[in-house]
Amino acid sequence: MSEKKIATIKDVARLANTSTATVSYVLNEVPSRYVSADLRKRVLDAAAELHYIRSTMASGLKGKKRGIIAALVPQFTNIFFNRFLLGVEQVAHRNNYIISVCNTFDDSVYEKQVLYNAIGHHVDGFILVPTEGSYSNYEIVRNFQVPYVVAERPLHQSHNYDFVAMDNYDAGYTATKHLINCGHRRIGLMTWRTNVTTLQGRPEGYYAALKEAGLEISPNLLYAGDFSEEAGARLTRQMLKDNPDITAIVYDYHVQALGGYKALKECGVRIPEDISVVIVGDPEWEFIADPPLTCIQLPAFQVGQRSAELLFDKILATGQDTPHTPVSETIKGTLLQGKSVKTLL
Amino acid sequence: MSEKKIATIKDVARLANTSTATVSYVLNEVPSRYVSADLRKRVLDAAAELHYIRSTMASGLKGKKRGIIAALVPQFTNIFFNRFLLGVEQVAHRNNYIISVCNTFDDSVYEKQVLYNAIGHHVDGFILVPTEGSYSNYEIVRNFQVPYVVAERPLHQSHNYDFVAMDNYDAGYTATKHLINCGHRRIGLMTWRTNVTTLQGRPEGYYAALKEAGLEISPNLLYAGDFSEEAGARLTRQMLKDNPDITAIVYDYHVQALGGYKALKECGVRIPEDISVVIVGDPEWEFIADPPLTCIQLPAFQVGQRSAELLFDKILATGQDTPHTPVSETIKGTLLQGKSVKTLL
DNA sequence: GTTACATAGGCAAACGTTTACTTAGTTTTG
DNA sequence: CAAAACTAAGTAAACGTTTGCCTATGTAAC
Repeated sequence: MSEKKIATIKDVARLANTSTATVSYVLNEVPSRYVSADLRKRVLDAAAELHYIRSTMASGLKGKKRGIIAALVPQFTNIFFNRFLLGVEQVAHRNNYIISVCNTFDDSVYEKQVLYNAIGHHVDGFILVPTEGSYSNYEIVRNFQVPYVVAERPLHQSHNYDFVAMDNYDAGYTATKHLINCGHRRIGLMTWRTNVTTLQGRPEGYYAALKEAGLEISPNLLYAGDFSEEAGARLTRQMLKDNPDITAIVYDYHVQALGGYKALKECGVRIPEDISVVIVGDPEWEFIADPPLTCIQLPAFQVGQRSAELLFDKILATGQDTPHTPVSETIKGTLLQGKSVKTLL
Repeated sequence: MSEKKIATIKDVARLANTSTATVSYVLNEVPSRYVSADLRKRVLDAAAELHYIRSTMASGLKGKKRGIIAALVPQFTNIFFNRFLLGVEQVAHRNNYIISVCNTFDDSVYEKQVLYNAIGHHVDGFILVPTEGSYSNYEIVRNFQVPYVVAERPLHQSHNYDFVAMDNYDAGYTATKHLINCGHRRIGLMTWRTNVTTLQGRPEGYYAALKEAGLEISPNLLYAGDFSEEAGARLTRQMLKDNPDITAIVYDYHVQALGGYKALKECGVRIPEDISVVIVGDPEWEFIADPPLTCIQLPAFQVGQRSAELLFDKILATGQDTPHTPVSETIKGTLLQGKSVKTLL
């Protein structure tokens, strides 16, 4: 009930009967500052008694680190970015940082607001998953020399930044290759029509696997549409109609696969007897589906972790001694076998 | 490349050839301050030219609002809290606030760290989803009079706080009632053995529905276990063995339902012909399951929204004019019909 | 018995804003 | 026409920390 105010360093100094300087030195454990055991104890006791908590914003004003990084992701209900953020959070926490999670909704106007807001908060660094138009938004981040790492989607206007992403090419390749290894020859692909360039790695991997196996690469087998269940269902029906001879489908996105799976069942197509299915992604329901889906597990958590690690390397690099050449890393996914692929003789 | 520093109000004042006071007044659009059109323009131009961004931490030092709230949730990979956070974010953004999302991992030690950290950042308010032992952790929040709203799980040591949660009792009741309406008489329940008191509303709702229908309430029909797929599977087998006569099962948690669904299929039980199933929760895969699950859609987004609205009511209530009696709200879920329930004659 | 260093701790100036005061000139009012 | 009221803008004191600089001992070295 008492109108208690949060204790300041002055209150602690007063109670410990010393100066704020000493309190600051004691609490920051500055080794070069001599403080007698007695006084140190008085300070510590006073701080404990008053429940003193350093004001990060006051100390931030003096050029100290703020202990906060911002992560901008396009959709935080997407399980992929969820796991990604979990990876970021783990590393942040290990460094005693908190993380401000911002959803950009894949909208660069919204993103810009969020970015300015965060800059105003003097965050120590950014983990950025770009959206279209991000490059110009990032100008302030570059100008103010706030450390940042770009994740998952590259900026095509520049190559001068650290980048971590999952290996989309490998994911597309592995999914397709698995079907080929199981004897499939006519394999359809359903993908998302997007401008996000890394994601184009998925169809590229598909092509590469086909080519390597000497299979015909037909544009008829490629279906691209919206990032929606509806598109997945509609295009699946279309694909079946256009290509009565296909034996397998690769779904590049779980959302489309969801619609596709339903459409296949509705058409009376049996999985995997009539059509085998592999999806890129591990949406959590891959094994509840009937039959359980063979899928490519994506390294979302690891991408988050690695991005954060790189960011902290930069944040904690005190001087700008080493000019730091930008790194670009990709992390591969893993094939998880379900029961949606039939082995052909 | 230039070692550009972020512009301060002084830089703007210098460029506009005026004082920092005027800049501050102009930029804050203080109506009581007279500024000539000419000077105002000079200030605005200077600010734009220098890409001035107000330092939230410096202005925060002067007792201004920080524009940041913290949301502490136990698990942010849980789809429920995801949607919940989306609701919080929506309201926060509408108020021009950013949100710091912190995962407590249902660990009160971790939670305490996060809480102290956030207090040090002088966040303007908290959305708190408690974990066990939270009450004492919240002491600093109470002491420092930082506004907060508790969501989803109540604190049983006090009643003096704002609280928003989904209606677990209603969810349990509605799920069970639906089965009863479809003619089921022997209905099993699988739930999570937890100390989170609100969650006990789910089994209570189940009991209430049975009682209302004059059905036998047998402890044999109640199976409680871990929050895991494995427990869901194991206990489902046990339930079937113990009660050969049951015709339906209510799963209180989607994670257990996942294991349960698999176990049912492995045992050769047909859904819904042999056993009908309703789950509490809408985990995103409810309709990919085979057959699609009848479920209770949880109002996660709305709970997040409402919590944030209450929080902003408190944050924005300038004076402490009205002493504010604590509110406690619950929001009901909705029945979503799948094909996992058979209507008995 | 100076000089030098190690130990111990206080003073006060930043950091970037906000805002209560102050100063002045220009209208309006009685 | 003097007093009041409005318009316009600058000064400087906070806010809570950090840290360079200073002072004052005690003790070891020359």
